[in-house]
Amino acid sequence: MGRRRITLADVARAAGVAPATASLVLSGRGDELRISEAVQLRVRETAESLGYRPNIVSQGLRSGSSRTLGLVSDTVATSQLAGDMIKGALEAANERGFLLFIGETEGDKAAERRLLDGMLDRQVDGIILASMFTRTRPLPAGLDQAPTILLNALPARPAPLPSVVPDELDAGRRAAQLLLDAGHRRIHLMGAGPRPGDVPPGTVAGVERLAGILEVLRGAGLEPAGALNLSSWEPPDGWRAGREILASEEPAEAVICFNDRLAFGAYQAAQETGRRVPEDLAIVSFDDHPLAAWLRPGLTTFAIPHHALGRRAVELLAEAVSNGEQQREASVHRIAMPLRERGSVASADQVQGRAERAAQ
Amino acid sequence: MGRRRITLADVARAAGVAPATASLVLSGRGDELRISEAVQLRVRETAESLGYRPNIVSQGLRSGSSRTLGLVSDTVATSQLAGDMIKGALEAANERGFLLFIGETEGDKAAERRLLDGMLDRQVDGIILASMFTRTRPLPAGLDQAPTILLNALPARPAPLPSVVPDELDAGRRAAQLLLDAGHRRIHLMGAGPRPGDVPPGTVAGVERLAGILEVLRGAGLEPAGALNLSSWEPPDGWRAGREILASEEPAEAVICFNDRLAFGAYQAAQETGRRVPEDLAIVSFDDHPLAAWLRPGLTTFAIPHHALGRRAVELLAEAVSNGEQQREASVHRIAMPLRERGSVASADQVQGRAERAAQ
DNA sequence: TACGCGTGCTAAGCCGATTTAGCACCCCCG
DNA sequence: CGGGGGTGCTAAATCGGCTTAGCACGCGTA
Repeated sequence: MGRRRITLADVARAAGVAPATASLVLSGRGDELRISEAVQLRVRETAESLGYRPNIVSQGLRSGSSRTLGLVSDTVATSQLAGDMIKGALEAANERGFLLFIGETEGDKAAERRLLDGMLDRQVDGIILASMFTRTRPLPAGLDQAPTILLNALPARPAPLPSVVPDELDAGRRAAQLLLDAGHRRIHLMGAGPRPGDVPPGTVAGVERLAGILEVLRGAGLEPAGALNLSSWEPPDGWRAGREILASEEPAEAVICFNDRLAFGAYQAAQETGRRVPEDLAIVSFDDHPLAAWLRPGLTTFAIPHHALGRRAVELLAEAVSNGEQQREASVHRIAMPLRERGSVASADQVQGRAERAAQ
Repeated sequence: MGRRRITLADVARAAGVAPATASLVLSGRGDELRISEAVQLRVRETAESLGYRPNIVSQGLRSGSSRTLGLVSDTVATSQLAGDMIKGALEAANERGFLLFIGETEGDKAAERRLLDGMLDRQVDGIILASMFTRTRPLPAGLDQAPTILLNALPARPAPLPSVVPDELDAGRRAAQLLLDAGHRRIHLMGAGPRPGDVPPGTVAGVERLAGILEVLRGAGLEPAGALNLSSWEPPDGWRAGREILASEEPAEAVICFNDRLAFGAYQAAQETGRRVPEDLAIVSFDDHPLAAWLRPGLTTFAIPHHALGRRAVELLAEAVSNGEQQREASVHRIAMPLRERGSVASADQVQGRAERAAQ
């Protein structure tokens, strides 16, 4: 619409120089190629007054770079949980002068193919394959056309691609340590365990959370006081499991729930059996689901760092692009999961006090 | 990375023809320009076997079109409420072979300028200016470079741009009609009114909802039984207003809340004063906020059609782009707000029954 | 006078596709 | 044998910017 864009040729003509000269001046190579100060000034002023902006498409045709990245997600952009991931990615891209194509596959292979082709046809400088939930995923073909990074996902089979994922192993360690520090020795697991690899199929997070937990418990000379490897991690599952571990002869006093929805069910079970959180039952969990802040008391949980994940993926990818890296490596970048301390774990003092009261 | 892309020249060379020939064949103009069937077949097979895909950037340089749209939102992409808007836009874009640049401004003018320039520099075919909440917004400069459409927003001052917004006027009408149909004659308004324009400043939706409501009430020979023009539409405001209208000599029996958060407060007020919804107090509202489905009984409300809004904006923009429209008009496209009938309004039968019981 | 050299700028090719004018060839007819 | 006309394809320009080889000019020196 409206007026034609001002091109470099327009600027050159108006300034009375050759297009090549204008290009050199405006790309900062004026001194290097001995363009006089007077001409440089004239070109710059002309460009300014005409409102010249270089056509990136054209630059890209020649240089092979488009200052553009493509983000292909399964369903990330639309879901609240991971919307922050997109936001982090957008921010980081913007800071580096990249623009982001975004596409959603809804898990459909053909849609993924179409999006990927569309992005590659538009000469994106890099591709981000994002997932809503941390998972392993197969890699589509054609990724040799542009640097690629996996966001919240790991390659299903070894591939020379970097990945950015939450540091679930570390979160598992810290969850266990948190309960140990609060004075608990008998720690139940809800969702996975008791042995490494005892997790529902297909979950990446579960494996690592469990590994971290077991590492710390064993380091303290402990085993889980109990563990339920549940195939589904929804509130009703948590409720059932909660009833179970609270009804036994030695009712649970501390539990690590493998996600917040399980914890939500555990809260209900505690409430129904007259237990108070955290006095009678300490709960720590993972995800920082929106509901975690709404529970009474607030749920202490390790958050999935969506924003940081998105940001980091773009940072790494942009760097690879800028360095013109041809060779990628299968590195895994783990992003710390921040602890949201709310009220579902009491401090050691409180636990101590309770033990004393119980002893009276 | 990896292998260089196959170009048209590669195909031409492999097929033993000139690039021009290959181009004609592959763009379907082979017959028109009398390329023999044999050559056409050869070119097509060669392209196929080499996996040739045209470089859209290059096509764009020549044709001026990039098959790309830019969506600039204030904070839409990241927020759950309006994530569906993005999703609808992505879907519609994909169906039409467009890819979407997405950017968020966080309400910052400079960021908006940067994003817009970045998109225009990349030769987007069209621009979508999206807003999280329906509002009027000033227009940045430079929109004459590409067809533009406003999504969930209206231009602050008259401009030759189409807009896509929810049909709040119609929803207002239907909300009033819904209560009339249920047998109510004394209808309270919570949030705006009683006279046209009695709304908190800066709200677009309020004006139209109110106009629609008043139109229907007056058509039935009625005025609102009461109306509170509230400057804030949060749950506490709804709670206070609810206490007020339920405490009067003739307590309210039906209320139209100007949004779901107000309605949420009204529920609380009803509960505390021993009123049942919908038997003692019928409530209808707007937005279909996630909490609307969680209330007991479920809140009957008119949903903001985010998905349809996003889809429609892209449809209109893509059409304008395809038709090469130079001239835009200041049309406003109103998208119907679907009624989510839950349980907060009783049918006329039930209301009738209640009246009879009361008369006994 | 002729040559070398530094200075300041430009011509021209390139990226990958599209498009148009027109070339080369053959056939047919007078 | 020459000209008209159709057929089948291609050369070359174009989009907008980048890049490199090299031109023109003036000055100093032998």
